[in-house]
Amino acid sequence: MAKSGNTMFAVLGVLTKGVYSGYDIKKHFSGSLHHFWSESYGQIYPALKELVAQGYAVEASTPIQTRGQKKYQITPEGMEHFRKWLSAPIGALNYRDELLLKVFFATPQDKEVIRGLFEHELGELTNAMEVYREQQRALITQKQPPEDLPMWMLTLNYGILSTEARLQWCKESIEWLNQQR
Amino acid sequence: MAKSGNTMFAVLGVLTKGVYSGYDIKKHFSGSLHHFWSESYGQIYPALKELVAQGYAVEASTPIQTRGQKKYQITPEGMEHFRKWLSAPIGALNYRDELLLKVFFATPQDKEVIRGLFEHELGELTNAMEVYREQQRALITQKQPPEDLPMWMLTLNYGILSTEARLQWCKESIEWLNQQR
DNA sequence: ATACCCATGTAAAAAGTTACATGATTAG
DNA sequence: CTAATCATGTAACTTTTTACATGGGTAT
Repeated sequence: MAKSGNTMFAVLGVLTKGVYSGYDIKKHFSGSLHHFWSESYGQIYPALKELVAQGYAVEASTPIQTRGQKKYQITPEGMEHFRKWLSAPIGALNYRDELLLKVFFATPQDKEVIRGLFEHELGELTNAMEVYREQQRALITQKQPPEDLPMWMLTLNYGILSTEARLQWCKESIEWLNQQR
Repeated sequence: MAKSGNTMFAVLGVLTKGVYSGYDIKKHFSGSLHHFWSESYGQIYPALKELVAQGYAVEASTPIQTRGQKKYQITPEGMEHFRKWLSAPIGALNYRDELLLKVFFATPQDKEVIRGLFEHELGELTNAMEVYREQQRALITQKQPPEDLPMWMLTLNYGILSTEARLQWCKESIEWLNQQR
């Protein structure tokens, strides 16, 4: 039952930024974190329970609880635990890419099908780029920039660079497929 | 997100390329496929069993079985099943990137730690690039290029483009962190 | 003979998603 | 009043990894 992977740290990480409920935390994973990390309620609530059990977080008694909300606050022990994780080397990236898998297994006779997949991906990536650009605008035009902004910018830069690379790959691949006909 | 059930198709995909044993298939996932897909024995052997049960593969009786090897061969039904999957739209990519997660949660006081992570990543990516370059050389200098080569080249191109993008991001980020001191 | 790969397979644990149950509060 | 949304939580399920058990073949 004790979660030992990154989920606990991902949740704890959100708590380093403020006092939040499970529901709030989920919104983080559906928002700015969405492009490189996500967790479901089925992970978040047990993780919070476990964090409290291990003394890394406590239920915060805010004066006015809206609805049945339970807010959680990180403890000094939790902060230490988190910063230890932060400086630890990262594990191997377990990357699974369905599009790559299909392209790899495709034969020349599947060209049209693959071209269709590329076209679709092109659309998705274009949408993603718009989201990134908007997030970038939102970050830059902030009156009171928070001290963490530079780090957010770094992750945003990655989103943009990696998406551009994949976009370029799709275009080049479509180009190549068109020349084959 | 989109539950894959992709394991069966990944294994079936390998069988579209030839007659292989579970052990052989594992080697595929540790080799050329490694950069975008992998499966463990704990997935492969049950998947083969299931593929046979559903009539998508059969145990091939090769004249000489080396050791206790069992070779599997795709059936026409399996081929059809596979090609149907190939043309189906891909599910949402469930991407989890521990480095991004750490960068996102880092504060300005963690800069040195983050720089260390970037430096390490830089090394990993440089190694990865060498592997890609070597694979590229191996593919190009083939006397008898197989008909699937163009598709392999496409996946290889992606490896190179995406790794270059991440490499660039690491360098830019380190650069930026150095300027902050 | 003894080590060391080759090779198959499974059990158990861990990680993660999905679907549902429950109830409070707010907007129209 | 009613529908939508906010919010917590869990049970069941699927997916995936890890560790182990087993035994044949090969080279020294």
